[in-house]
Amino acid sequence: MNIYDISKKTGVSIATVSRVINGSASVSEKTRAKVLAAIEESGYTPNVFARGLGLNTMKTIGIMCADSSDPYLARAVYYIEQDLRKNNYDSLLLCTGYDHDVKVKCMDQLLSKRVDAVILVGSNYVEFNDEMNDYIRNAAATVPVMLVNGVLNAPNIYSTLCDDRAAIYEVTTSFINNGRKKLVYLYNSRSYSGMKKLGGFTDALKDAGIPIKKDRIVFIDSHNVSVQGAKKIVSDLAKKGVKFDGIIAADDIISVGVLKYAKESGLSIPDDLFVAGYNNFDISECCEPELTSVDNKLEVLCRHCVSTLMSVFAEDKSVPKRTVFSAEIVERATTDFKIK
Amino acid sequence: MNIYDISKKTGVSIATVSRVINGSASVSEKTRAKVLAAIEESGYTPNVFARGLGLNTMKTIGIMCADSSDPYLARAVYYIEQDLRKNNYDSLLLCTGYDHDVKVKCMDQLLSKRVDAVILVGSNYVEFNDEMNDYIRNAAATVPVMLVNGVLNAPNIYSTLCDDRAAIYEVTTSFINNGRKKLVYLYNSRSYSGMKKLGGFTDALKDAGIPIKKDRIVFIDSHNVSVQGAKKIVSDLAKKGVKFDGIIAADDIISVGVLKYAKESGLSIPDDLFVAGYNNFDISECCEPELTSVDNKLEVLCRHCVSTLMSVFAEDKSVPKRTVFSAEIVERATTDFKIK
DNA sequence: TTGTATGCGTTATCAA
DNA sequence: TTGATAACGCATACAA
Repeated sequence: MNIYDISKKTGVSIATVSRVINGSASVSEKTRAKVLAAIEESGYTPNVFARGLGLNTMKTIGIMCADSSDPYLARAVYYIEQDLRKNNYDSLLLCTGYDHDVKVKCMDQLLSKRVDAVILVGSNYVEFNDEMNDYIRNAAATVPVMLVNGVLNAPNIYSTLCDDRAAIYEVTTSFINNGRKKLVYLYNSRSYSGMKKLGGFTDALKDAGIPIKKDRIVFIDSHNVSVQGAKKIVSDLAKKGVKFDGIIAADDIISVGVLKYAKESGLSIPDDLFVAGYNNFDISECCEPELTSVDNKLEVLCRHCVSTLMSVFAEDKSVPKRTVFSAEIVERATTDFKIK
Repeated sequence: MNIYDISKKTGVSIATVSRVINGSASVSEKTRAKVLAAIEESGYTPNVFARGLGLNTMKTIGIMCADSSDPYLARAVYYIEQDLRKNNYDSLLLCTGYDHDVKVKCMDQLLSKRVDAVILVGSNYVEFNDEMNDYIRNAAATVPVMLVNGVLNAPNIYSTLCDDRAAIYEVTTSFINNGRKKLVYLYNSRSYSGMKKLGGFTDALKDAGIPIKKDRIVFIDSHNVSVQGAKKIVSDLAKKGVKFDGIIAADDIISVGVLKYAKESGLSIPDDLFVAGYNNFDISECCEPELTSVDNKLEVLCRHCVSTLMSVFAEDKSVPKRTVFSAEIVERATTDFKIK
């Protein structure tokens, strides 16, 4: 069943059928009705491949995320897909993992599929080693590239992100203002965003005149980013003699590990120890006590990313290349901020 | 840059270029090398739309899931996408939500995009009211339809699922064998799978000679499926005078709400109350005490689903229409099974 | 308002 | 082993 069949069925030319399909104004109401009826009756659907060949687009956006099973990224994908579909774009999803070579390969794959744009979700695409970002810049030579929680300054690349640095700075400062000065920072990513968060922590210490000690800033590699892994790392830290009355982590799951450690070692939270996490997902409400966390406004980021993309498609000249939203600190039972 | 350009560049016909691209054997080594070099040099990529038009496929699979931000579905999407890509298929993802009309519309959208197959992820696609499943059967007339955690017996539909009924039966029986007879079951879905789970609960009671009381089987509607929502529901139940020494829930998040209730009302777990959840995700390890839960082998389901699909594509006649895997009960601190 | 003719970039058939 | 050409199904410029 193709456009010729409909043409024959109705006695009009394929051009007219095409016009009806595409809602052209210059078709008589009578003809339109006839064609529409034939289409309805036969269940005809235009062949998207042929259409794609002619128009050189299939209205499809490539979405890359490291791991859609990560709750943060999964939610991002959800918001983005919904908004894209509202704008009549479909989503081609690639879960690339964290390996650079795979990311490059996946990008190639998306481009060879002739997607209309690529959205890179998560802070793990922009590398500190800038050469490694070449593949993103190259892609942008072909299609618009949107970054959710990442920044890259190059033509045709648009960044939407959360001010992670300010958020961690604020949390840290609240800890300090409430008398917690023996602070530990646990982080699991050295991405652009990860380093921004770390900077927020160290800046807050600096501004408060607290010396920055290397052994209080602990990197957790990916296979230890779990409740048990984090618990062990804090436990080891304590065994090494590091004292702390406040722990801030770059991800909620790490903070939950801290809570588990605290329970095991009889520490009272928040009296003996303040704890804060990052992302503000389900688990921050599931743990005990419930976790103070940073809500980085993921939904806002994602919706803005899609609407920006649509502006780019519309060739709106005033599209901002970079948008930064502020985060929100959600206080729960693992801290007790008398002074904010 | 198209096949004609490469043809001109190398002095061979487009047919030969096409042969090289598609790895045809009947090309001389010399010609092949020349063409390959030209392709490499020019960065030419075959136009997938044109190819799609000719072959009537773009090697793309449509994936529908209700909500990719649900941790369970998100993980499923992750596994499926990875495996599809290993088999050179791309994934077109649609998050349909739980509304039937939207599901139908999304299915149409996938079919009109001419995907090679559709994978329905999650137990919420197959409805008890069988008429509502017509759109799935209709889709199967065009492309293979794969169900992950759902069953529908019709041509060209393949089901992969977990034996939810047996899992809940086993959990319930363990509760009973360990002296817990005042049981409550909390569930949030009346899907095929949801009703199977419920059946497992009631069958276990029956087989143990325990009367089934309506007020001990509580349905939780979607907007109450949260830690706080579930907590309130259990609290209300207790206020109504319902006594319980064991609560089994169809989803971990509900169980966490039960734990929060227990803490608030001074119940000791597992001494006063056994609690078990379903899905065995992050949160079952994050809560306090950690939650006994059912691992329904999601990764196994997903991988099997994709490999089955590949067999269908290969026109392997012996493809099973339905595969059921057994679940595994992961015991943690919210129960104390002396007898299994 | 409608129709004719062409191009889009492949793959595949058939002939050489 | 290679080349010429039809077919895939649509959108659209141009003509009527």
